Amino acid sequence: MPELPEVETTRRGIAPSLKQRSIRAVVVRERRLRWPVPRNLPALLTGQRIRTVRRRAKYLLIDLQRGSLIVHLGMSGSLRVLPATTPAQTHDHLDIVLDSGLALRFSDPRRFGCVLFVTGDPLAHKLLHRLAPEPLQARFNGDYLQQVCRGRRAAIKAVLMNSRLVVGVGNIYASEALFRARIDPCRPANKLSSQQLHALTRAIKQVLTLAIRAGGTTLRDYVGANGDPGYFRQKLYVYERSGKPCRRCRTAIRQLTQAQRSTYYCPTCQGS
DNA sequence: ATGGGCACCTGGCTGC
DNA sequence: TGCAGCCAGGTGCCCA
Repeated sequence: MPELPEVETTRRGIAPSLKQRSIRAVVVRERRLRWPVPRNLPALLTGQRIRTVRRRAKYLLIDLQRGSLIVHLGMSGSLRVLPATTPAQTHDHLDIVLDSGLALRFSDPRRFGCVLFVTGDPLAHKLLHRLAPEPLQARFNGDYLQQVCRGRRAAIKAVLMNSRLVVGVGNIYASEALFRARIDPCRPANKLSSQQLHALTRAIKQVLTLAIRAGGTTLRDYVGANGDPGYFRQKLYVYERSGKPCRRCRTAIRQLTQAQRSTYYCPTCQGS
C-alpha cells in the first residue's frame, strides 16, 4: 500500500477540495472491499458537511457533522478528486459527490482497502485504538523503540511492520530505514544497542519525511489526489534494487524473505 | 503475550 | 499465443 507518506500525500491532496463541502450523493459500484461497504452509506452521508480530513497511521479519517468515514487504501488503493462527471473505470468502486461538482473517487484493484462509517470517535474504533504512536510525533523516539524492543526476539524488520509497535512503516520504508540506520534486518530486536535504536528512530522519521516531500513512492498503482505518481522511488537505496550496486559502497544489494515479504539490504553496510 | 502463517483479491510479468 | 506460477505497497485473524 500506500504506506504513511502515500496516505499523507493523499490527505494533503484531497483535504482542500473536501473541507466544508456538502455531500450531494454517494455512488457505490462495488461493495465487496476488505469489509463490505455499508448498504446504507449513501443515506448516511448525503446532505452532510465534511469537517476535516485527518490521518492516523495509514488510515484516513473524514469527519462529518455526524460520524466519520474510515478509509484504508490497502495495497493498491487510491483516492482522487475529479469532476463528478468523469466516467468510471474498472476498479473505481465508490464516489462521494460534492456540492462543488467534484467527486472523491476511491479506486482499488485488489480490494484490500476499506471504507467504513462510524458514529462517535473513530480513534476508538477497533481497528485504530491499539495502534502505536505516530512516527513523526515526539513521543515516537529512541526511548520508545527501546522499550518496545526489550525482550522481543523477532527480527527488527518484523517489529517495524507490526502496527501495535510502529505504524506507518510498510515494506518499502522498513527496508529503507534499516539501510539508513545501517542495521541488519534479521537482527533480533532485543539484540540492538540503544545507539542503534536511536539511529533507527531518526532514520524512520527522516525517510518518511523525505518521502512525503517527494509525494510518496509509486511502484505500480499509487497515485495522489490529482492522479500524479510519487517521486520517491528514485531516492530508494535498497527497495527493489537487488543485484544493483549499493549507492553507498557499491556492494550488490541482496533480497531475502521475512514473514512472506521481501526485504532488501546491503550486506556490507548492514552487516551484524 | 509473542510470533508465524494464512487469507483476502486482481493484475502484471516470466518462462515453458 | 496461452497458460501456469509467482510476485506485489497491508493487516486481521487463527493457531502453536
